[in-house]
Amino acid sequence: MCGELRLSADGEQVVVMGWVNRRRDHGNLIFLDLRDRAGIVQIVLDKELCPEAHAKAEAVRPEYVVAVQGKVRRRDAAAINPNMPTGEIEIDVDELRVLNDAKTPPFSPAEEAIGNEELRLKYRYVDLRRPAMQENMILRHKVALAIRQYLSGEGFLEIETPFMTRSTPEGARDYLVPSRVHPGEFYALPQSPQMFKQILMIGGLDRYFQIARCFRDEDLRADRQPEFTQIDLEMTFPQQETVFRVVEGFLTAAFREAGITLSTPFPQITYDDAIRRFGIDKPDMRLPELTDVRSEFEAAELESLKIEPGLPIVAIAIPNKQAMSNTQKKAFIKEVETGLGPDLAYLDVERLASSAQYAGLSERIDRAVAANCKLERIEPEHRLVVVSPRLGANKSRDHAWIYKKAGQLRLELAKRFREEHGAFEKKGTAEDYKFLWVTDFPFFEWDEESKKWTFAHHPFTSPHEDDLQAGRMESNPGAVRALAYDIVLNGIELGSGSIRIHRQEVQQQIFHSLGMSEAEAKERFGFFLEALEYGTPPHGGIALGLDRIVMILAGAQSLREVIAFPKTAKAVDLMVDAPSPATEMQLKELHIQRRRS
RNA sequence: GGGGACGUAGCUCAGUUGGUUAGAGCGCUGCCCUGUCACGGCAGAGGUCGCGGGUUCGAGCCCCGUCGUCCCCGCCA
Repeated sequence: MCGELRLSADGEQVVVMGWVNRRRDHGNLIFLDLRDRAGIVQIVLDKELCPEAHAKAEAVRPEYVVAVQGKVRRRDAAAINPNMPTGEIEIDVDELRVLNDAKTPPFSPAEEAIGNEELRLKYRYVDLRRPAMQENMILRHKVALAIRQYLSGEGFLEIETPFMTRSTPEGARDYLVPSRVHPGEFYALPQSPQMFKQILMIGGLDRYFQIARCFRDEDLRADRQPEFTQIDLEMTFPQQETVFRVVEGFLTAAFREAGITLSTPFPQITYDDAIRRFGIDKPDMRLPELTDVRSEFEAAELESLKIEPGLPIVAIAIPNKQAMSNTQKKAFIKEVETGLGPDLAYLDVERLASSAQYAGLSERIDRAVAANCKLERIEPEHRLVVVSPRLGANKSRDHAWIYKKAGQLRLELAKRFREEHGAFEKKGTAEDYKFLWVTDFPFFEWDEESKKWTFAHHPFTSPHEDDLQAGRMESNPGAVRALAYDIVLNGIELGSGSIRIHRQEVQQQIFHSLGMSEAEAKERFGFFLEALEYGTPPHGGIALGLDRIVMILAGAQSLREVIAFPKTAKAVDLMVDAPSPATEMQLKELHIQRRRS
């Protein structure tokens, strides 16, 4: 390969093939940079030494595909290019063959900075020639391979599950596939292989995994594509910790491929603690946590500062944040308060510190935050944002609400002051990757729209045995914890899993407590409830987003950088121009009539 | 479904208060050049200012609509 040649090949006769990256024409001497997946090598065409090849090279343009026969030669000391891996050698050409010419591409793969993503997606084959894209594809391959090898080594079997399956009403919107044979009926593409992998456990296949494509017809984001790839796995007889060790194992193997040595086990936090300490269920551990400084306030201080005494007062530390001018600060406070809404206020610690009345309070706040966030030095007068509930705030505002608001603000501030706090800067070590297990998610979620309790995870997740025993399903659904867990990396949810329900009567009870009748449950999940009756082992598993893992490892800002053929924010493939209308013929066969709209 | 940013040469972008012939860099084409590696020099071609409508004596610029790309909220069990 072009990019692999080194000084060790000096004197060897070689044939290399690739794309012309750049051409430098000096008249009687032409240099071609030849590019393939492995890199770039310089070809020399001297009119005196090889007039035929030189003549052909005069017509060669960037992105032509050429084959070159010649001799690898050590460059003169003055001609060595230290910026290239192949910079110590070049190839003296005996014969040059143009295998194919090329139109001038809309953008050059040789350029580092490429702006227009629309063009990149339309001409993806040109974009994929760029070394940056090729590195991402290679990284993705290595990561997937390492995970396969690890899981296989741990006794997991890779088993495929159907793409054409049954629609279930819960969860994300399904992509539907019309059936020709059954008029008016549809398959659905899987949102995940959830029920199939559980059936595999019931089928005695012990340990299953799959690098599985999943489909969700929901609106896109930078980290969400309508089709994406999950590392899906399930095992029998697991504790939560068993699943954690497997995931930590394959992630360690995957990160090793990117030159990162992770240390395991990853830290754990319960959902409740995550909300209290970070105001979010997927905390970014690169940033300091929230500090409830309510206990530092005396009653008189609360009163004179017009603070609601029954609620938390939350301080957000921003290390290394620089002081702002008065004008800047004024605008800043106004902006923050607008975001906080009418029930919360910005408490200016800097002002408190400069008044005799509150100097003591501000010192106590500083100390509390420094201790809580384990910050060595804190000069908090201009480095803290404190959110306090206004006296007479809406009665429905609870602790969790304030933590969540503060959590949002914590992330906004982190983005805004990213240069100053430096927590997002990559060092190229394991320090850049802060993994976290979040456990004990609530089992139910209150749905404001339908005024009903609904699944927080999915309906096959097992509740905590204690909560079941205590009868909380009926008495206090909001307090029931699930044996569900998420794995979080740098504030991004990488994956989610649970220990499943394996007893039919528990499954029935769950459906019942969700207000689902027996008939309804049977209609929706009948085959699955039946399977549970035929000797179901305890089982559990997890699924992780492969695209997201590779995105983070590649340092990319969007999944599109690590997917060969991604879709736009409107779910369009610009290269093949999909989706596209079906012909009348196709529709007729599928028993579909277009609605006039 | 909602909010925001962007759309001018093949590409990246500039274009003042609405004013006469819309510019730059890169790329492209031709010529010159034997040590370049983002080669260099000279010359040249290249525009439905996303699209439609409106205001105006006059619109790249103002207004309305629309399409596309990106980001965010909703949504994503």
